[in-house]
Amino acid sequence: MNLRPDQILPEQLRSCRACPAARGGICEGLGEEELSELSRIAHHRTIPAGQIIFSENEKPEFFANILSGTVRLTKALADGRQQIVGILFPPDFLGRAHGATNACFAEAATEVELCCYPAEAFRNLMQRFPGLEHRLYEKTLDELDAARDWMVLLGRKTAREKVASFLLVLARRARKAGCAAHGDDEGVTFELPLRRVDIADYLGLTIETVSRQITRLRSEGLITVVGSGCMHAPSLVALAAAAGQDENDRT
Amino acid sequence: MNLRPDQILPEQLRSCRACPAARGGICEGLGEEELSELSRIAHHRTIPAGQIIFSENEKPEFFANILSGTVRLTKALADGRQQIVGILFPPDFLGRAHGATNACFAEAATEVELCCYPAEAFRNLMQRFPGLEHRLYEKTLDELDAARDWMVLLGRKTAREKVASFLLVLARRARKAGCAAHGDDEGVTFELPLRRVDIADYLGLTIETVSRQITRLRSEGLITVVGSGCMHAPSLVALAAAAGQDENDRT
DNA sequence: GGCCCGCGTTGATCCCGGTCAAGGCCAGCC
DNA sequence: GGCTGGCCTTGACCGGGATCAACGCGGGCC
Repeated sequence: MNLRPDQILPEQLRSCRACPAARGGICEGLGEEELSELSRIAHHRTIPAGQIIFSENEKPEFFANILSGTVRLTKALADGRQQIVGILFPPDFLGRAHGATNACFAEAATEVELCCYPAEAFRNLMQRFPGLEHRLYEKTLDELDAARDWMVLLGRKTAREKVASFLLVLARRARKAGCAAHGDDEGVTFELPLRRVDIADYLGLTIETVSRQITRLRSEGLITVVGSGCMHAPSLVALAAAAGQDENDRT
Repeated sequence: MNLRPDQILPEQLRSCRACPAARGGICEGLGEEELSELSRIAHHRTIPAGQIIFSENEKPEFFANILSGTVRLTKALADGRQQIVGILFPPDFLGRAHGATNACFAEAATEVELCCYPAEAFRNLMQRFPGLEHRLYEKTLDELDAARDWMVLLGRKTAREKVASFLLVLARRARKAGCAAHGDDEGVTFELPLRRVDIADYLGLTIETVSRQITRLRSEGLITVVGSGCMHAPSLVALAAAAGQDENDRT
């Protein structure tokens, strides 16, 4: 663990019902008893960008809901080659709720705010409350789907399709968060929470290729750069076409 | 569904305790009541090689334990490019236990024997028996780990490393099944349950490249071809080195 | 201001793996 | 036997993305 003591904040005060993780997170749909027991063992933590949250093959000390920020899950080969195997946003759950060790590294891609549960106590609660384990199971199935979609991207898509797919994921996320009507195909503005290195490690490319493909998509009018770390996609349909997706694919 | 009526066998007679899925499968560790309820809704099916077991975006009709044979899970892009996103062996569980639709295609890579549970009835049992859902959750976490390991392979490994990694997985499986002492690094003989096309789709390569790399590994003495669809690896350590794995990686 | 450093872009070149094509091997069938 | 079709292998060539290198830009720091 790489957390300094001053990053551990006192017991949270605001209600769990008002928490960002209550919509779509594991706390959603829990009863009063489950929720109060959970909140009793929870504490908040803020982790600066770039810091390791936990390491592979390490015994997990805690699990957490992500309240804000972006977490990258990575795996590495012996010689240093690296692959990002998952990106987590609020209200995703962080950690492997069963098993002796963590399966990968978790790093803060931006500054991250967590709602942490000590591992031991959390597992006890899971045993007592099947509803809690059920929620986690559902989230894990979604993660598995996402991982398998990404396998298609890594194994079969071209560099241009990979970059377009990645931007599309961010754009769709931003559109959903913006909760407008968006019946037709209007544009979306979204943040880039990852630097070029991370995008490359996520897509199985080099930073140079990522840069070139972004330039290319820009010259094709599929995206425009609004500012540092911010982009605009005029048409998600056009972007999806460039991403090589079949039409019913909501990745 | 592509199953002809004559493939549906009458209620199984042999005991669940003697079933191949009882070791490592979801039935392991269940109580008498759970097991008898499960067996009451179960029926066996045999599916010929090459046949589709279920399709993507389809409402699941049943879930199943794999009793024998090999199942491939695939996803495809609109233009026909294909990626195998998972390989299932006995005693793996087949199907997405929650959610409205299947996430990918499931096809019999060899002849496959299944122990099937009607979807509706199985979900009811899951709700009543948290222990059952717990087992499924653990298996899903393992699948997620495997998928993420494969993401590293697809995104960051060379063709030679990919093929060596694939053979290594098969060799380790065979060694574990052979349950010898295997303290040191003796050789392993194993079956190839997939044809070149499937291996290529699993590794994100073409059949030509797969063929060339197998020839290369053979000329390097890392494997020898025993017969049609059967190979021998004299040293798993050497094979693991060619696969580019770090030493504590048990993929 | 001047300097440095991290990050991103762009250009030139190389090479791994894809593509296209031919041929071998074997089982099944007439 | 001869033919066919599926599967695999091998060869020749090509191109997409990696590699190596230079440069631009902006922020932090003195």
